Amino acid sequence: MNASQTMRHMTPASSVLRVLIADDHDLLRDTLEVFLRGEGDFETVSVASYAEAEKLVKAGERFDLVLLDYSMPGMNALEGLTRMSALEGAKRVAIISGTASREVAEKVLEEGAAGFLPKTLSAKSLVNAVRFMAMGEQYAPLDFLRGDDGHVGNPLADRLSRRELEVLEGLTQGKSNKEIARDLDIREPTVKLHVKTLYRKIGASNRTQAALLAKEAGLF
Amino acid sequence: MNASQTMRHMTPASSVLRVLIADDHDLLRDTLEVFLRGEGDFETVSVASYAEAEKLVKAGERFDLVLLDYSMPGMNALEGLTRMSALEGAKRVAIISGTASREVAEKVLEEGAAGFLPKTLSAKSLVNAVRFMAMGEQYAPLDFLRGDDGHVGNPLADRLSRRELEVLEGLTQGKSNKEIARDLDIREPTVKLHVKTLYRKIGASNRTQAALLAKEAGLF
DNA sequence: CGCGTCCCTATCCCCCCGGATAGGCGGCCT
DNA sequence: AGGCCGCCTATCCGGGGGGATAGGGACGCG
Repeated sequence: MNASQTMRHMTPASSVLRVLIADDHDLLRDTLEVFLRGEGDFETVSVASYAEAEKLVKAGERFDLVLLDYSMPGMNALEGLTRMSALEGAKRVAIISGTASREVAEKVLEEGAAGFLPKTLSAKSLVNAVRFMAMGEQYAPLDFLRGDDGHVGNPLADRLSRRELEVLEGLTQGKSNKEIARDLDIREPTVKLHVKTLYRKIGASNRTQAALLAKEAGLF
Repeated sequence: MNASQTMRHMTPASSVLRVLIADDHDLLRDTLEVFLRGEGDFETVSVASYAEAEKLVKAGERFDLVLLDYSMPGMNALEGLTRMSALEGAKRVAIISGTASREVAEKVLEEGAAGFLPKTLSAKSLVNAVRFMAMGEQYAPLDFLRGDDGHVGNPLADRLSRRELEVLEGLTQGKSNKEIARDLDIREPTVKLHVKTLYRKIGASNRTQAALLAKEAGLF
């Protein structure tokens, strides 16, 4: 079991693509290794946490592509992406996630990452994307970036106006009405109005419920 | 692509185990089918949403085991489990999840489900668990059920007393202090005390932040 | 044009929340 | 025994949150 996590699968050294897979889902790691190995020109190393990944890269290992799970131990959302990107041995870094929303995907690409991979991809698409990124391109599934947040149109976001969404984002960050007002440069009473109306629209009875509902819907 | 989602993999009809896989992660479905097919005595059908799964079962298909993803379209947390369990063709139903916590796993088992599978399982363990459940046993990874919520000891939960944890759970459900007091059968001032102290312990400055921190830590 | 919709601002009022402080009770350890 | 700690209860107070209501400005549409 431990052997499978550190085994290296070699191929003729001419144009081998070295990929580091960091994900706490053993199943996903097993799968990616099996499929990439089957391609013939990939060499893979896999670990189960961000700390292990950083340790390997800092120890001098070099990879053509590093895949980081968005919600793995030590990853801390996008902080891991930023830190890993700053390292020498990790030329290109991509994020893989089973839950993240369109907003997260966009931030990932803005950070200059090699790509964003939702786990809704098929094995075949995923292998293609990995090859694409290892070659130096930037990848993200198009249907994920425009409109439907992975699921069929977000049931919550559709009902809310632009302002209400901005206010809701503040709620999901645990901010007070006053803080939200300052951030959006509007008066506090206005914020309170938006808060109240969005409660009715999404079926929340206080700000904590609103924040949790937004998070569960995959927003922000 | 569509073919792979509905293909049935046959084996000698003597003791074939029919498994329905419902998960919106194409990658996971591909993997499970590949590994189960490799076993030789499994017949699999896979779909990408709860609605499709229910449709198949209602249409008269019969399965020895139904695997439902906890966070797939139409699943609505554990509502899908309850509804699916009530159907004729689904003798045994199990939940598979990449994010759910120990609490969720326990609820799943209490509902009388065939088992709970975190996606942190290796492919090999997962195949064994599926076989185990299809044979009629109830399965859940032991280390997931006692203490460490999948990760190594919860950094937040460790610092909190039993009471504070119970109060925190109330916060993650968007309840008011008064509601929490009623549920725990203690006075409201006591709840306020616990709330205040747990803020200091986990670094929150209001109840919304506390709820979000708890959720992010994988509690409840 | 009139109409509707969205966004902004404002005022009242009451309740809840967050912070401080001060006890009382029981169990555990030395 | 005394001391410590977790748990419970209580009171005070200021600020914030949640509900209702009212009105004005900007925009698109028929």
